[in-house]
Amino acid sequence: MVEDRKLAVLRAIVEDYVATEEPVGSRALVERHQLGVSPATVRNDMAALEEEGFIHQPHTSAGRVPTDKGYRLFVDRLSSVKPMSAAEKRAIATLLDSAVDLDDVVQRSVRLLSTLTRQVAIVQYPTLSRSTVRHIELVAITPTRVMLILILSTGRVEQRLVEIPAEMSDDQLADLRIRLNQAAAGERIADGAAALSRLPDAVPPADRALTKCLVDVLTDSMSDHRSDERVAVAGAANLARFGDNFDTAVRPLLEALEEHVVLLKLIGEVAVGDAVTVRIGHEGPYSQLASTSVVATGYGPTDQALATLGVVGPTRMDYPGSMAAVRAVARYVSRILDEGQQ
Amino acid sequence: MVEDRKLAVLRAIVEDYVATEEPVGSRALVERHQLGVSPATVRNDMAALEEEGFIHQPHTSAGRVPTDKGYRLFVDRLSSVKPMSAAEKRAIATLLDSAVDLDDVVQRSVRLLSTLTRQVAIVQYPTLSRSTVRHIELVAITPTRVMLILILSTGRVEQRLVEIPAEMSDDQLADLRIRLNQAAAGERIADGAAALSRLPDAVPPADRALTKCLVDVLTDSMSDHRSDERVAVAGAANLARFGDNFDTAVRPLLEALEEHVVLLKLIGEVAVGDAVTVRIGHEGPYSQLASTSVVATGYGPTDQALATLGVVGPTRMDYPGSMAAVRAVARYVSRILDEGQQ
DNA sequence: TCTTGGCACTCTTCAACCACGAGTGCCAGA
DNA sequence: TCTGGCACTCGTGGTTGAAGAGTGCCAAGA
Repeated sequence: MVEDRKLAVLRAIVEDYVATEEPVGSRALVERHQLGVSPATVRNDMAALEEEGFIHQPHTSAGRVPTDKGYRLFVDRLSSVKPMSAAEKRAIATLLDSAVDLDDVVQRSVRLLSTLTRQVAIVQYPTLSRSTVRHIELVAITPTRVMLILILSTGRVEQRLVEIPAEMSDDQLADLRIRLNQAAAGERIADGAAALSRLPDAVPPADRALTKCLVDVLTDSMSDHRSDERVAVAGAANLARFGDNFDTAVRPLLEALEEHVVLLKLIGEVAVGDAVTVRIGHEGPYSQLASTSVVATGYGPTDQALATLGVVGPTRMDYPGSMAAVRAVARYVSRILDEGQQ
Repeated sequence: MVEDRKLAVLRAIVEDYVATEEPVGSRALVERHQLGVSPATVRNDMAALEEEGFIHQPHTSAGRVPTDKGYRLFVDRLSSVKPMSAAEKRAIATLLDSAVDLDDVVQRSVRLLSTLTRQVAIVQYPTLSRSTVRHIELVAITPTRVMLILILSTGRVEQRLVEIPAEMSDDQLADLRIRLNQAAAGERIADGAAALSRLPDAVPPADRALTKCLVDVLTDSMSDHRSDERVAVAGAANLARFGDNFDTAVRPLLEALEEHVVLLKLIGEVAVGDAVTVRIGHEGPYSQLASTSVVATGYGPTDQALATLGVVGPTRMDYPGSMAAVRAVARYVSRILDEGQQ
């Protein structure tokens, strides 16, 4: 009974604080929520909640503000993921379905996510590691210059311009193209790279130098983690709504947004599987981001989370709404990747 | 004489204000610069400069602040582009030379520019319009799915996955590849697209539907202005140094950074040729960006400016330094594009 | 004619102060 | 266990006054 009401009070505090950005007092609380008790009773509950560390008082004569621990309880036990409206679902579907390629999917997703949640959205490009090699293409640009194109199962395309030591005939090129594809096509990135690196030994000695030159670049671009580290970011303008504490909250986040590696760690360690997960305030390792929360999830074709996406915002954020948006976008993107993989 | 000193005073005001961010008074001015006259004299000059609209007084008992007109005079007549140090030049060269592809060049440039100037940097991806078609590649992914790859002279690669209405043999594919390249390779984008659109009439009727399907996607991706509108942005964290007036200066700029189309107009209309140009404050069409300046230039292979790059910052910025950095980066990127085009 | 020192004046900034009100904690009574 | 009442705390907002920065102007000097 009493326990239940205390939780109801906590939920009401979180909801009101998220909506108003102001410490919420006992009177305002009973006025806005049907708690069925008097402010004095609520005050007693508040005192208990404060004792337990779920809420906190900025100063004696102010209302209460949820602590990180309070938000944690709220997301874990007091809220459910808000279902998206049919209109929103349709909007997501039509916007993402009209993407022309993988980059476009990622770009659209990140913009979509930021407008849906009105937060900063982050989408990691699908990683190479689990994807397979679909095709390797060689195009002679000049007799001593070859464009290498690596097409992956996720739809990702890597290109490199290679300077080769000697001229190469079209026949040589075609022959090499076949060899490369026989070795690597269909393989996972890592296996493909291994197979390719054995290739120079299997070609006629005359072609060996050339082959080696191209294979080196290929394996390099396959093992290159640069592309693992790519992320798209959108909605930085929403930081403007952070309101106060520019220095303590906005600046560190703006700096983090520039450092894609940091961002990746940030959303990567939050989202482990394909469930939407939340990291609140100081729960993360970055002390400078103590007043921000992360809502993230893995996404990818069925049963393999290729990458993560999510939003970053003030601890005072609409968790149910953000979680719903993140989940919905992740599902749609996963479905698109699924289709592309058939 | 007197005119000269007045200009010296203006220059001193601009320099001090840029350095300190505070209205500069007559005493501080004579202390920090060797003007050889007394504060009273400087005051007279200031009064004249204010009369002419070059400086302005926030309130009676404050120092002077340059107006946009004052900055304009400063960049046009009172400053020269600071030469880059040898170390900086080396840093630019080594960083950009180690880029692996066009995207990488752009990414590196924009980061470099933002760290050099400590401003928000913007680099437009080279536009398609002036570039020529280098090669068109077709790759069968499944019997009814073809990956179309369009390689341009700038090193840009566009890819599209196409669903075709009927199965296609390898021979058909090879044949079509040759036809496509005969029609478009070496042509400018626009001419190539025109030639391609005539192609379906020239193939055997049996192949016509298929050809049309692929040609449509190709011409679409060639005329698609999406890729013209791509820009890379970096250094948003530098906005933190804007200091005061978050709402009037930082927020509109943050919003503009999200709208790539706006950004492109912003730097596009500043930079007309390959000279570094400056737009100061309200000189531009965006009233919301009245307190920001843009330093931009065109870049590209010799004699053809393909795209623009530049920095955006507060009107109170280090113009000589920014102009030097913009010019230096533009030159290096142009050189790299030049080499890639041989 | 230009420059300079002096002086009165204006206006912002900062700190101190005070009244107000929001919100609390606690207690006695239902 | 809940509730109304009451004293208490403390931040907020407005006012006031002193300090300081900077100016404009004027008369005298070069």
